[in-house]
Amino acid sequence: MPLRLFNTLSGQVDELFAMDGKALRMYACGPTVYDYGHIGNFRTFLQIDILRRTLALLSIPVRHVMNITDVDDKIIRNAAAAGIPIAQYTAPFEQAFLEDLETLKVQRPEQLARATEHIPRMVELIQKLAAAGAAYQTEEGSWYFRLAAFPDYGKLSKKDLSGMEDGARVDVDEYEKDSARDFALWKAAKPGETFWDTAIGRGRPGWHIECSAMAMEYLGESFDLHAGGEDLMFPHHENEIAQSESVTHKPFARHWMHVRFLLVDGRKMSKSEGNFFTLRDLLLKGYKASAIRLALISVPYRHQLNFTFDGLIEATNAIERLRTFHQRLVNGNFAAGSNPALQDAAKAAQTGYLAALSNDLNTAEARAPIFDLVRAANTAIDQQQLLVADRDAILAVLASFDAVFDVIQDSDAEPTRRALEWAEKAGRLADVAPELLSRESLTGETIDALVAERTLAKKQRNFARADQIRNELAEKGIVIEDSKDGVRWKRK
RNA sequence: GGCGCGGUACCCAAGUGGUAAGGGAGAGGUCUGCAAAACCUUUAUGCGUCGGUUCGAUUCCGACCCGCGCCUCCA
Repeated sequence: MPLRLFNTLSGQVDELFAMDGKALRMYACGPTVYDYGHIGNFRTFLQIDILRRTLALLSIPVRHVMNITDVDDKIIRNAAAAGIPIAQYTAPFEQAFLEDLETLKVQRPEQLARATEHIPRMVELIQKLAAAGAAYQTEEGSWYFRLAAFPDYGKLSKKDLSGMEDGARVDVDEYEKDSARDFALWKAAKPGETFWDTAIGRGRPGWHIECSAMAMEYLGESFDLHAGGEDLMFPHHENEIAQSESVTHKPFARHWMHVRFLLVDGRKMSKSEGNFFTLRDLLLKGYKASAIRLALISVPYRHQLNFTFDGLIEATNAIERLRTFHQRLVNGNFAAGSNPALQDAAKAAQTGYLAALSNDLNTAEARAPIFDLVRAANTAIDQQQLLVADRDAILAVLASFDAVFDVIQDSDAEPTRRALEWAEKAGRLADVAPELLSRESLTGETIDALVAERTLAKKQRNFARADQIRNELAEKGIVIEDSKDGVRWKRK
């Protein structure tokens, strides 16, 4: 089944395919590692992960490159303030970022590319631009892209800049430029700043040139898909196109995907608004990694997602239902045979699920048939009409659901444990929710012992004691469920 | 001001020219020692407002109201 994906460049939903018939070559703009990643960052990376996984599910091989911006003005400023080299400053944040991806089960791209490891490629590109007359150097040594040299500028973001007057807007850069809209390719080092000594002078790369150089390095002059957050569309991606196509005279990327920003409580997330959350903030508040993942992927990427704590709780509960159902299938005893009605239900779910994902990654629509199947199967189990072959068919559907959503397999304990460890080291223990601490304070063995004691009490019909134990555990976030197949407990 | 997106039940949210998926939450019921889980029933004659096109619009067109984003290297 082909994947249809909205293409910012064409302004419509186009089929996404590998133009050379081999692996689909995609480049996704990664983080600037100057701080811990926030949930807005992760919504973007998560949605790109949905794309990756959907492609895999559709048997479309992918070669995915993501940059790590480990040099920029903020990094230089912060490292200088801390009195350490920039690499020493960025390393922990890069590590934290990769760890956070793991927490959210975002698959690693085939290739990570650090800006600082590709300076020669950027210099080369700037030289080519200069040779083509599209770049110029100012007196203090910075290099700029000459916007006038690229008439197509604005084709991605559909902006018509021709009417814009030079100087109409005061630019943040202090360097003098030919035209206000010209953007930096290379920034000359100011006294005391980190710099690279290169053929085009001493300085550091501009942000945009990094992506052009690295994308071309790993994917070629022309590749299939370029993705990133909506804010990158202009000017970042527009600039990438200008730089790249001015040199190659080929389309840089054919397909462009932009993930919309999330809102928090209806407002754009920002530190000054007080609605700013890193992934780690949420883990310390006691929310599970899987719930955060589901909350951030359930609204399709082209829509604004309003992030709320209610939404997180909703996601938690939805996952719980799926996991309970999954366990029921795995642990239950079913008679041999196959029930045609359920076989059909499983097929319908699979078809509906794939169709929704293939249709511009409609994750919201994709969930529905899965839950339809859950209800049908639960009903059948209650009526003892679910047979072994049905169980297998349904498990297969759940597996393909999890191949993209990845929330049923429970691995929430590890990220939470890691976050608590980090909080201790980082002096953030004060931010840990008390409920989380009490929930984590009980070991599995302790709980097992209490559960066993309760089961015994029940056998002796000492219900007062049994309920007492259940209540005590409940207060600490441990839920006990009796079932035909025995007692099970879980951390809420 | 320019560009763009959205307003669907208590909340989140999909969707189509023919009369509204799914999730969460709530209520009642079945089951249970009691719970939990699961299942059943239930919660929009209604899809921002007002017009228009149409046999028929939530879905197309227009106007208006409201919210949001981008236009400052913030994903």
